[in-house]
Amino acid sequence: MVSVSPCPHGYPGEACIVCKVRHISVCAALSATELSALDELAQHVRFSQRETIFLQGADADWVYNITGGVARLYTLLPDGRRQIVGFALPGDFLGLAMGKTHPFGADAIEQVSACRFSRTAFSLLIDRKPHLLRRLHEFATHELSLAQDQMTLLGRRTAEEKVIMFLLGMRERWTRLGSASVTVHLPMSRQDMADFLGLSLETVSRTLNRLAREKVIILVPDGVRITDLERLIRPVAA
Amino acid sequence: MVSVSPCPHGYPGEACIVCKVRHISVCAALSATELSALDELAQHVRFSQRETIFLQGADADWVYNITGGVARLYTLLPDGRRQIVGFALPGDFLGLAMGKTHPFGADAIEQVSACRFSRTAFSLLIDRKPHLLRRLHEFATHELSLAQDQMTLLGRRTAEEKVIMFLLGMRERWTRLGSASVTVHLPMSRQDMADFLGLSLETVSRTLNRLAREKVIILVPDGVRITDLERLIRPVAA
DNA sequence: CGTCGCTTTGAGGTCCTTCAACCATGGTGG
DNA sequence: CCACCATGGTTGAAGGACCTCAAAGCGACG
Repeated sequence: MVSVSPCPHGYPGEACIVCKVRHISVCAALSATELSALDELAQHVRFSQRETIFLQGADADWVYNITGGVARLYTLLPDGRRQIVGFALPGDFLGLAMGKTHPFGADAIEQVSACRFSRTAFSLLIDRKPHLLRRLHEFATHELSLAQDQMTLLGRRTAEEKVIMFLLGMRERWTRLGSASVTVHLPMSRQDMADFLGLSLETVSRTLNRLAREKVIILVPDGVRITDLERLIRPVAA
Repeated sequence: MVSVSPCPHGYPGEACIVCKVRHISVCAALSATELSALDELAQHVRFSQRETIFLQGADADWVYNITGGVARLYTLLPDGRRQIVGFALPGDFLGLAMGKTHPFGADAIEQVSACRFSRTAFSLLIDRKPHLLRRLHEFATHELSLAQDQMTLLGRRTAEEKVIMFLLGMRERWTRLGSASVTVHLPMSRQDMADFLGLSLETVSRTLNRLAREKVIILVPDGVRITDLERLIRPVAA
């Protein structure tokens, strides 16, 4: 069950100030005084593993700032086919479109912490803070650019290229979050990767194991270690 | 060669007012007085068939408002594989990200008319007009939503579903532009459709001809006539 | 220690691609 | 005027990359 607390850190009115993802999230657009105003609107919530954050098509009562954990964002076809349109990491914002309903569903892969705001209240805040809107727009165009890259991957890359680019993409995202390491944290299942890459889970598994057999990576629980970055990059090199 | 004229309609300072796509483009956010200010910044340009509008990775000196014709937006892989990330129709805006370089290339399929603005000047205008930024943001999130739909199509749809959804999608876009008709205008080549749908041109051709043989559509020059909308929708129905 | 969820691995099949030839159209110049 | 060629579209045959179906392996957990 989702747990809600208005003041997660125990410092009333200062939660945003001490937030670990503040400078990489949309909130970075705000000054210290604006932040404490934002605190008034914020609710800190947690979702346990596999819990639904919101369903595709549901009313978008809240918008979310992910502060911890990884969520999957996906669309479902009526016959059950699924496309994961993205993985949300700490710092990511859910609800960029500020629309009445969610165009995709989201659920927690690991335990997820998030800061949530009433959509209507946040929308009003945006109208008063153009620099926040500009920041939101930057996030949206960044997402659009990623989506277009993913379209190229889905439409024109081979299975091996897809898997490799996924590994490199996740590596880069974790690196930018400061948790640089040779081990790439991958909390999602093979099925999740497959639904992100437009493959079957068996093809993902086979490809990862082939790369491991060729000593380019090592499979570890919840991730991979990249042992030969050169050879990993080669098949997808610019 | 691209032809430039500051005043395409012959009414100095009023080009925007009489613009046919004004109320559907980003400009709809502006008042009449703001529009005449925009005229100062605007240059009307034309691109002939097959002409490049800008290259992937090139400096984004200009942003564009498409006023007529159809352009293809695409990314290229080093080995020549191409993914068309979208078709730009009248009313569409190119340069939403306002970034220093274009993340994708664009060229004219038919003769294209466009209104262009210096990126830096337009960026400054945005800073002074929050409602224009909001409009830009709406365009960006709409594009993002389309891109995510396209990811689902590319990753999880069959060839037949891809082609049908393409036809229905183009039909809807033309309808929204007011040129409703049973004939869907498709100025792009089979290769363009294939690179948009993640298929080979032969598969696109075969699928279209099978639909024609089954009397669901009729192939006409530069488009199709939909003769049995019910049966066309059935395979992709929600 | 048995069960459950996820992953791995194998065998066989299929949807789509590739390669290739042919066809339609339209512009060009002898 | 029409052979000629260029461009884009259609159609066929064969092959392959990936999928589906199936079974077995492997922790984790009660």
